[in-house]
Amino acid sequence: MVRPPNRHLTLRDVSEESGVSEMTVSRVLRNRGDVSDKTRAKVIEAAKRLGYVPNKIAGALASNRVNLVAVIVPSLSNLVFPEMLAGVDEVLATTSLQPVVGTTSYDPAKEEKTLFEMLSWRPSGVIIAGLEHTDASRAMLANCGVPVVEVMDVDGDPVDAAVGISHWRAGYQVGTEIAERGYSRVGILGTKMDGDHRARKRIEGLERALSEAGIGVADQMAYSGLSGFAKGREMTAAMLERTPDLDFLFYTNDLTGAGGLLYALEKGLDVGGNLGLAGFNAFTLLDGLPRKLATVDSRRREAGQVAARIIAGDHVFDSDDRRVELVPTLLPGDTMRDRLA
Amino acid sequence: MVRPPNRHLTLRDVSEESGVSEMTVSRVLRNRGDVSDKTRAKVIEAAKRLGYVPNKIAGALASNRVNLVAVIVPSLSNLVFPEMLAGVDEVLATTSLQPVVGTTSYDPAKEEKTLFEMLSWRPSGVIIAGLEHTDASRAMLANCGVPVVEVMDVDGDPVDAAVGISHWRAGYQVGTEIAERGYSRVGILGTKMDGDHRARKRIEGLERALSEAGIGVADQMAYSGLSGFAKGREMTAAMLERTPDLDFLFYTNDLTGAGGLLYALEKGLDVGGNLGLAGFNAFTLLDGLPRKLATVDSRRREAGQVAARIIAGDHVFDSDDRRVELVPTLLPGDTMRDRLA
DNA sequence: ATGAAAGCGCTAACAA
DNA sequence: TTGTTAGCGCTTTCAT
Repeated sequence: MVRPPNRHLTLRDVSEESGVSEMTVSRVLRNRGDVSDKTRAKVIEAAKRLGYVPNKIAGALASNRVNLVAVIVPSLSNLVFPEMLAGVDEVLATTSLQPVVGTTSYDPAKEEKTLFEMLSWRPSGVIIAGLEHTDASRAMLANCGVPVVEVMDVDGDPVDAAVGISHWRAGYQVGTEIAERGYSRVGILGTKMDGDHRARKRIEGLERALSEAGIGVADQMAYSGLSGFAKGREMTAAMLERTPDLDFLFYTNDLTGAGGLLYALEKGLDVGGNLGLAGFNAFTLLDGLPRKLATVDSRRREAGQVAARIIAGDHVFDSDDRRVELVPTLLPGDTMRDRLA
Repeated sequence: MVRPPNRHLTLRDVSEESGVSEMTVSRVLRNRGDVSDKTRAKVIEAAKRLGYVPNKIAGALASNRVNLVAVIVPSLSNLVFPEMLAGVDEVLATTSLQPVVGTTSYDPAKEEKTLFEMLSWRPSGVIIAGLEHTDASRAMLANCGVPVVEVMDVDGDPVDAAVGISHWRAGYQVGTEIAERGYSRVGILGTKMDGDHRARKRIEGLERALSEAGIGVADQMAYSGLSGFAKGREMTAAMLERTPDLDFLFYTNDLTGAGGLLYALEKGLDVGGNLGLAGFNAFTLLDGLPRKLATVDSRRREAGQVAARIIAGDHVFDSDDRRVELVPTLLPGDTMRDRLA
C-alpha cells in the first residue's frame, strides 16, 4: 500500500480498497440509508484495515450540520465551572452532540474573541456562563441562529434562554438568615474580580436583606488572586483586626470561608456561637472540615444539565420567558447559631 | 436587506455589500497579501455592518489548515487537569492555535471514542494525558500525522513525545525520604481507580524505595469516588483502627491527605513527630491548613506549557528520545519528622 | 440497493 | 493590487 506519508485517508481510499462507491461507503460509515449486509461488511472491513478517520470538516461543510456545542466559561480553575460542565457532559453524552469548551479568564474582551472563534465553527448551540457580555457578544449570540443558553445566573435579561440560581436572591436569603439568627455586625469577604458578577450579586442581595433588617454591613474586604485557604485566613485576620466586634463573616466563596473557619477555630473564637461564618457554593470536597461551614448550594451541575437539555431540544419551558430559575439550598452547617425563638 | 432568517452570512454577502471580490474580502479578513487601505476599509466596514462571522469549516477544508489542538484529559473535576490546561492555554495564547478539550472519565474506551471524534476534526496537534491507551488509540495517535504529546507522565513509551514527571520516581523519592526520617510502619491510602496509572506508579515507586530500605508496606487501602476531605478522614480512621501501629500515612492525593491531617490533629496524634503524613500534588488551594502537609509538586502546569510548545513547534529536544522529564519537588511541609542525624 | 453529479464556503494558484 | 478558476472531502439529490 503505497501512499504519501501524512496524507489523510479519504472516502475515496476506502472506496477503492473495498470496491464500493464513495457514496455507499459514506452511507455505511454514517449508518444511513439501505445498504446490503454484504456491502456493509466489505466497507467496514476496509475502513478498519486502512485506519480511516472521517473528515468532519468536509462532512460538516457538505451537510451543514455540526455536532458541537460551544461551552464558554470564565475559568476551569474554579471548580464551579468543571462541575457545571460535568452536568452538560452527562446530558450531551446521551445525544450525538459534543461539548467544546472555551475559557475567558473573566475578561469580556477575551470572551468576545473566544465566542467569535467558536461561532466560526458553526456549533449547534452555545452555553455561556453569565448574563453580562459586551454588546458585540450579545449581538453575535442573538444572530448566531442556534439556541443559546446563559447559565449559572438568572438575574438579568437573557439573549435567548437562561438557567441557574438567582445569586441576588441567594445572597438575600443568607442575609435574612443571618439577621434571624441574631447577628448584627456583618463583614463581607470577597475576591476582587470585576468580571465576577455572580459574587457581586450575592453581596448585593445580602446587603439588601441586612438593610431591611436594620443592619448595615460593618466591614467589607476584597483580595485578588486565586481563592484558597490561605487567602481566607489572611483576610479574616486582617478584617478582625480592623473591625474586632464583627459577629458574622460572609465569604463569597467556600474556599476562603474554609480558610477563615480554620483560622477562627485556631484562635479559639466562638465559631457557630457568637461568631457566625458562611461561605458559598457547597463544594463537597470540603466535607470533612472540623466544622461544617454554612454555605449555599448553587446548583451548578443541574444548571449544566438543563442547559444541555435545552440545546438538545429536549426541554419544555413552563412559561414563555425561557428562564429556568433553580432554587439554591441554604445549608446552615454548624457555623451559625440557632435561630432566635 | 432581505435575507432568509437563520442563513449564515458568507464571503459573498460581504463581497456584494462592499463591492469587492470574494477573494479580496478573504484576503482582508485574514490579513493576507497586499490590499489597499481603501479596499481594506470598505471590506472591514461591510463585514462589521453585516455581522459576518467567517466559516472556519469551509476555510479549513479549503486550506487544509486547522488551528485547533486536541487536549484529552480524564476529568476536569480533579484540579490537576485544569491546572495542566492552564499551562497549555497560556502558551497557545501566544500562537494562533486554540485548545479544544475532551474528557474520558478515566475510561480507555471513552478515550478512544473521544480521540476518534477529535481527530476527525483534523487538529494540528494532540495533547493527551498519560501513556496508557488502547491499541486502537495508539494506532490513531501514531498515524494522525500531527505532533502528539503525552503529558503528566514519562514512565513508558510515548507514541511521539512525552512531558511530565516520573510518578514512579516521585513515589520512590517519597519512600526514600520516609525511610530516612526513621519511619517504618507505612500505610498507603489511594483511590480505587483502574484508570489512574499515575497514582499506581507512585505507589509502586514508594513500595520499591521502602523495600530497598528493608521496610514493607504495613497496610493499604483504596476507596472509590471523588477525593475530598471526608474520604481522607474515613480512610484514615479505618486504617488506624485496623493497623494502629502505623507511623506514616501516604495519600496518593492532597485532598484525602488533608482530610487525614485534620482527623489526626483532632485525635491529638503526634503529626509530624511519631506520625508522618504525606499527600501528593501540592495544591496551592490547600496552603493554609493547620499544618503544611508534606507533598510533591507534580509540575503539571509546566507539563502543559512544554507540551504546548512542542505542538507549536517551538521546543528543541535535548536528545532524540522526545521525552521531557520534569523533576518533581518534594515539599516536606511540617508533617514529617526531621531526618535522622 | 447503489451510483453519478453538483455543490457546501472557502482558499491556493495563477492570471491580469 | 485585484480578480478568476479550480477544488478541498464530503453529503444531498436524483437517477438507475
